[in-house]
Amino acid sequence: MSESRTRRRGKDLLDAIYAAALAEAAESGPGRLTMDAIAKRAATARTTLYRRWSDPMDLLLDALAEAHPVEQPAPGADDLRGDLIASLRLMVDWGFSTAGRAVMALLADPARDPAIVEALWERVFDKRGGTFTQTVLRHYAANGALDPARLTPVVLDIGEAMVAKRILDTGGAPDDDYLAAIVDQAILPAAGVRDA
Amino acid sequence: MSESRTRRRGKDLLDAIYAAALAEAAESGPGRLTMDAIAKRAATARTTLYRRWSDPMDLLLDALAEAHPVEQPAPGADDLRGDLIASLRLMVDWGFSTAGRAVMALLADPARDPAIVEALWERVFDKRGGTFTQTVLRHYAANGALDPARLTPVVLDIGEAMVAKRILDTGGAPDDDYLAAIVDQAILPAAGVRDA
DNA sequence: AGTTTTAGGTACACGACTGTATCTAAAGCG
DNA sequence: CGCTTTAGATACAGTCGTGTACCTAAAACT
Repeated sequence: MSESRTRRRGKDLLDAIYAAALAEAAESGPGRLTMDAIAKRAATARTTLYRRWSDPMDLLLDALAEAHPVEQPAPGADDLRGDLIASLRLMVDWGFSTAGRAVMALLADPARDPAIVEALWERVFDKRGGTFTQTVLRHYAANGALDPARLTPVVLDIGEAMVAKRILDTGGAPDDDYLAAIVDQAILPAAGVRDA
Repeated sequence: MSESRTRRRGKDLLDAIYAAALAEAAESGPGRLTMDAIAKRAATARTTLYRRWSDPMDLLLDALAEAHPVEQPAPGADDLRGDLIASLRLMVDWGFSTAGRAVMALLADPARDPAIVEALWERVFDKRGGTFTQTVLRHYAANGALDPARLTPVVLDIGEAMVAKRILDTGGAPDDDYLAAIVDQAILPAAGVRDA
């Protein structure tokens, strides 16, 4: 490892380790996550990892807790459709970030521990005011532009579900046309907005 | 292994191996899939596996190709809503079968090979006449009960997306109430059916 | 400066999985 | 029945990850 002159410590070191853990999880999935690979990627000794964490999953959860939180959609003046598309775009961007891909790999792991999944939701999503389109839809319902009775859990989740499935199917990020189609053809009709 | 009196051969043996591969993939995910575990579960020698397949993924793909095909929704007389719910129920049942969980684990694997995913779609889904709700919606559109113009790719995929996300979120099978909510609150409005 | 903390590095024994070689005997054929 | 095919079993060397022990020296504090 050639022991360069400086030796990282504290936050610098932690950040490097967390970044390595997220990258490994995002690339390999939780099934192939190893202390060894994280240590190599972070250019530190395995010993250093074992001093703080007992296994790769333990480490990964800490890394996710420290990761940048998901950006909040900021509903604008009077553009429900545009704000919905923008909130889905936020979701797509997050989903393709290192942390996002690590989370999705975790959620889809057949060997996942329910307790871990729950902890994850608390740390990553519950900090924010709900999910992506949910924030926007609630905003316009509060303004009277939407019927609050239509905003059931199912309706609030349509956008997220469609984007997640699309990513699962194609493996790539949906473009704006597709996001607009989701909004126009699925979310708005379900929310009771009459279209042309 | 105690070498019981009889020795399996041909189809019997293959079936046992395929079942073991699917079970392993469904439980552990593709990342943790090993020749060793498959051989142990099928109660055969690793040697036997290496005679036919070069690695666990190769074996798994053959196993999926041989797996029972997904059941077809059979749209009935005149019950669009009921048929949609039934088709989603079919999807849920399939998703919790061994083969279904193996496929989902494959699709969600961050290290997945796009070529493998494509081969999978051809083998598992393209044999059938489209996806679950799609079959039903097309049937009623052909009968004039639905406007064919509303049946865009997005609309045809709403049910599948909602069910997939629900399974991902909760890890459990949605009950009929939830499936009905998906149909009433998401699919039917998007398909242009006026509700009460 | 001296002292404490802790990262970097080496080494080791252990287990899991790999891929191949080799032998045996059961299954299925004529 | 004799012959061919092939499943079952064992063995082995090699690789990779684990978890621990141990030493060293850099970083940070007094």
